[in-house]
Amino acid sequence: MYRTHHCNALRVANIGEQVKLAGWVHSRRDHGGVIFIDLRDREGLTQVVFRPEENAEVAEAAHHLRDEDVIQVEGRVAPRVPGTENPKLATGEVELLPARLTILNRADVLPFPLEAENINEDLRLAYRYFDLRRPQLTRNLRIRHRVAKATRDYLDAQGFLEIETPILSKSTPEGARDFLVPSRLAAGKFYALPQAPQQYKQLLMVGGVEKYFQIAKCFRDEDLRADRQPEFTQIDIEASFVRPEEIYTLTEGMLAAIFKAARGMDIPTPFPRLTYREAVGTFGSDKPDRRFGMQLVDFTDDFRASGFKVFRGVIENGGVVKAIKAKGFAGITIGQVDEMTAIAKNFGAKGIAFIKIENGEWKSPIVKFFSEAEKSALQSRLAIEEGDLVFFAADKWDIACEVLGRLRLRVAEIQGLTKDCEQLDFLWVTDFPLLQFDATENKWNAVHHPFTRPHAEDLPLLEEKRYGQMRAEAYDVVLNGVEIGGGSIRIHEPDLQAKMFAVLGVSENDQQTMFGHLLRAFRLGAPPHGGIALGLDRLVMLICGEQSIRDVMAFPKNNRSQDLMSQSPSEVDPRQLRDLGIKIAEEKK
RNA sequence: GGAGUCUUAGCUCAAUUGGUUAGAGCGCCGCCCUGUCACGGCGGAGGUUGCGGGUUCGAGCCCCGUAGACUCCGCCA
Repeated sequence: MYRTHHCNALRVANIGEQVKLAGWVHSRRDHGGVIFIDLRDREGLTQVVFRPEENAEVAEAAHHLRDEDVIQVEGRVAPRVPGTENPKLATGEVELLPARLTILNRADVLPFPLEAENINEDLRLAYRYFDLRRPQLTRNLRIRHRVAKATRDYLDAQGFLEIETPILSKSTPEGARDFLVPSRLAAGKFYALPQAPQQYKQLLMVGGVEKYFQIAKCFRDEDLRADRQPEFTQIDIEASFVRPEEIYTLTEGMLAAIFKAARGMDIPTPFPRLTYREAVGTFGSDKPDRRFGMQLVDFTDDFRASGFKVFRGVIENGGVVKAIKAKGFAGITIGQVDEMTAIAKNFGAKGIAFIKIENGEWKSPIVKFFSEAEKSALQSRLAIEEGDLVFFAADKWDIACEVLGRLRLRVAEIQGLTKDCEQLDFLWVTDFPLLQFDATENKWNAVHHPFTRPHAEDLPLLEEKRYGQMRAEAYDVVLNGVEIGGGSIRIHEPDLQAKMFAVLGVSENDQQTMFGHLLRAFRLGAPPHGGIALGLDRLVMLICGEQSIRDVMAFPKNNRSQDLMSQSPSEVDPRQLRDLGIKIAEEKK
């Protein structure tokens, strides 16, 4: 037996006991005579004291210990010398006086200090197995485990079955780019890794499973972000004979169980709800961060007959005039104005208008065009005060909203409005648009996915080809401005599904080739069904207070989808390629 | 595909306007040190300033190119 206790176990009550500990040399303080070692395992630290007068041989060996050596010590638990107790350690009142020291393994010079912050991430990723020893990452993995366990326990109690679906599956044209896996037995053909178990879980509903869940790995071959990895994990849920209300209640209960288990917190349920129109119109985002105000206020009616031609012209062309008030932001720097203008242009606006309120005066090149009525509308509805700054966007509704929504987030970031904010703001965003027109592809795309059910009352719009006005029975759950999950009620009728495919530009022939199994399944008695998928990585990231999902994954990949530790992806043996019937094309020069 | 920021010792960073031999802390090596917990003291090693080119009497610093990292846009049903 390597150890009788872990390194966070010994207390005053253990004084006098003979114990064995094993772990890593966390730090050493060598006084020439007496030597102190903090011994670490995943549970904590225990001070080990080597004294030459007690055991000269062991003390001599201890002189040669280095950080991160793996050792085993056996000896007596003793009280610390009065006055030298360490209140920072749970084990700080006692220490171990070893009679034996066994070096289980030596550590080389370390690639980076475990204690330090701000280590280059590529270095950390290259030595991930080492980086994982940092208490913060150990804690994150532990929280992740608790989240997964709470999820399983909760869904099990609700009667859901955990069912695995294939990783080798079929490529489909919709959605993200697939990772492809070549087939050896069917040379020239490919499997695809699942972007989500979407079709399988719907087919499980056709199979009469009724309540399914899976903590599922998903794969998407797209460019990465701090909160996106090529492979990630979803809490995937589907149920039959459900309405959105039942999905909301289930999800709220699950998140409550998760936060209770992982953080010991009670979160208030049910969550507030906003429609997509309300969320975008008020916060400029379909995943609004409501922990601070700065809401979008609509002044379209106030400027409909304005003497300011820019605003009036936009409104006459069906656009809107909206504004946000950035409290106390009149001291904006030239550089910040440039940045705000760049944001506005990046999201489709021609520019940005703003008013600074300084020394009781409204400072802006456009304010001279405003009537007294217009000024008073602004004054009262924005509650403008000295030192404030007002941003305007005059454009089509969606552009005006998005521009102000982005400025709102940037201003909040600059002003540190959510820094050290402990608040957890959950909400549902409902009634998403079903379809969105893509001008570059010149076709309609599904906002959620092609299996999403249109609102029953919007079905006539399908026949009228007024696709842009159709609402979906789709919903997202948002926490602090981050989309942590989304789902929908699905189409279960073959005819409606075929119609949707047609609108999305999937030909009759392609429908049969790519989705024939689904359409056939729907002809054999498919129950009404729907579900939701939550991004486990993002959820754990928020629970852990991390800025990147890489910090809550054991072995994440970098921005270019490479594993810097194992150096994957890598070239393969030509024989492997020959077996697969694959030739690498000459690189284009 | 695009934009921005960054790249100097093992790690984190500094280096005035382009100017002497590129520094500091931590780590590493050696010596000393018997109650520390960020132990302390003395000494030492460690650098092609990412790479390539250019401007200049002179480049870590300016210019061009290139590679890489991160953040964002596009993309992510």
